[in-house]
Amino acid sequence: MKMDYTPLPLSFYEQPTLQLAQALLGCVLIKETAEGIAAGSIVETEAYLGPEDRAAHSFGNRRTKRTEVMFHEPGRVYTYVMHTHCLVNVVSSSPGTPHAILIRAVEPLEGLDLMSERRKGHPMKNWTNGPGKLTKALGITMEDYGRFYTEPPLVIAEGFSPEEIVAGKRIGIDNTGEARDYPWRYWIKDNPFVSK
DNA sequence: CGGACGATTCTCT
DNA sequence: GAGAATCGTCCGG
Repeated sequence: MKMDYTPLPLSFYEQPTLQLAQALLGCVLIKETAEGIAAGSIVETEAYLGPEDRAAHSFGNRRTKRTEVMFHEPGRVYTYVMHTHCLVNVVSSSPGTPHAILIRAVEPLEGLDLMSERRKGHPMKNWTNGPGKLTKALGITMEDYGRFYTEPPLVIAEGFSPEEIVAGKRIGIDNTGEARDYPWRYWIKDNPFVSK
């Protein structure tokens, strides 16, 4: 089943970061590789609000080779390596304001055989229920750094409207003072592919 | 150039 | 729930 995915326009990314983080829920993340197409519905995101957010890589306008892309246009791809895993973000806010939204989980939608192969040895429920897992399942790598989500091979397209969105504390950032408690993690209620 | 440090995952117990 | 794996990036010397 080959679906037709029309990328969301760049204007979609020109909304406030916290709002965009919720708007992304239900959208489809698609990656094209030589092996074929793999796609999943976004079911969990986390917002990182740049200079004022102690938990963000770009806290204090920290500008390095890694964080550079966050200072550019919204709608770009921010990937980075954590331990041995690649994590993928959506750059948001205006150029000069380094905000980003981490995609924490997706629900497998297309290219299931491909994902199964890439996540061999794991049950389907564990293919994409974490930021490092979904990049492996979809084939997202550092090659995607700096690209736009409006053109292949990495695209975000319109999906469905979630029935209910829940907000809570972000995960894995316990040593960041007050930023630890900001409720900037969003997920689709009761979706089985949410990471926790 | 060496060392510390994760927005994680997996494998046990 | 704890601990190891494992590696690019960043910063100090």
